[in-house]
Amino acid sequence: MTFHSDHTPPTPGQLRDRLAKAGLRATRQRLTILECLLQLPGHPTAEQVHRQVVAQVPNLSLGTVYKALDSFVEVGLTRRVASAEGSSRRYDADCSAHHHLICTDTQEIMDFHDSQLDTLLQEFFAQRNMPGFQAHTFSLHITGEKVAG
Amino acid sequence: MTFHSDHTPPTPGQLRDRLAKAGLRATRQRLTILECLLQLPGHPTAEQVHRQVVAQVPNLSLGTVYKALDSFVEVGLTRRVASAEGSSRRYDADCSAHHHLICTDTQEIMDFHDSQLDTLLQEFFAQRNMPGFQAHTFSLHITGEKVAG
DNA sequence: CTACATGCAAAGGATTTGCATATCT
DNA sequence: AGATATGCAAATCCTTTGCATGTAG
Repeated sequence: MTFHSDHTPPTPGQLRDRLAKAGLRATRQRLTILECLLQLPGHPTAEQVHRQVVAQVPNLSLGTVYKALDSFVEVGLTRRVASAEGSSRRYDADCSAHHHLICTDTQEIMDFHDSQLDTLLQEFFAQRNMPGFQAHTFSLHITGEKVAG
Repeated sequence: MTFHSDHTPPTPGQLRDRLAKAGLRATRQRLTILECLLQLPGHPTAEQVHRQVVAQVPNLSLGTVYKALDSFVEVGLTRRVASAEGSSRRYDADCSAHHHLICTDTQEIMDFHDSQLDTLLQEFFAQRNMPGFQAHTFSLHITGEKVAG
């Protein structure tokens, strides 16, 4: 069980590769945007990514961040994440199946990986007969509060 | 296990009661908005609720729908629903804990009630030690396709 | 060289806000 | 009567679009 994806910072070359494999041109802007998205905790909005990004490339525009994130989503490098609160879209660089911890106090959304839980769900739905629906992926939204510990 | 909430249409008096119990004034507008929200399938946007509502109260303004939905959410009569796609907020009159079936073909989001699944999750998290987080509600997002059957 | 990405500014859509008026309790 | 909700319009926020210019492949 882990609360976050691993944050081994990818080298510039690895970032370039990920874009190339996805069929996207590796521009300075996209490299920076992808890098920031990977290192930002939680599920940042375009605005939050932009704030991080301008530290490295000062006149990178917010419009470009929107366009880049859209292309990332289109090729499957990034996901749009469901969020009930707040009115901005949120993005997640982690495309592997995972669950979410949603803190009602801080509005934070944290990734949550738990293979035991995955197995439990797979087994449950293998037996559960759901006429009219063929399930294949599960994502659990766990609402609660962060506590000391 | 049920795919939808029951849609027994509440009487005007029941609607009034629900608002009163929630500590909200029962105005004609709110009664209509709540009624429409309950009878609309899926998870409508404020705009969709408004379209339904003006059929009954022609000059009820969209602003009022927003304000009413906000009050409903504040007192727990209604939920804001997480959605990754689209840029409008969606609302759900069903505040009982429930799960969602997301069809990748039609983009539909259907409510899904399953008390066995609820129990399974409660039991799992009662045993699972999650340092730093106090979980209380679970909502499973089940992605898949509608099939004949 | 050529297709595609960027930056900027303007447009568009969704939501919120302010305030005078109307309504519920 | 007094507190609160409504309607309308303006303001604000978030996101998309158009187009001239720059750059990767």
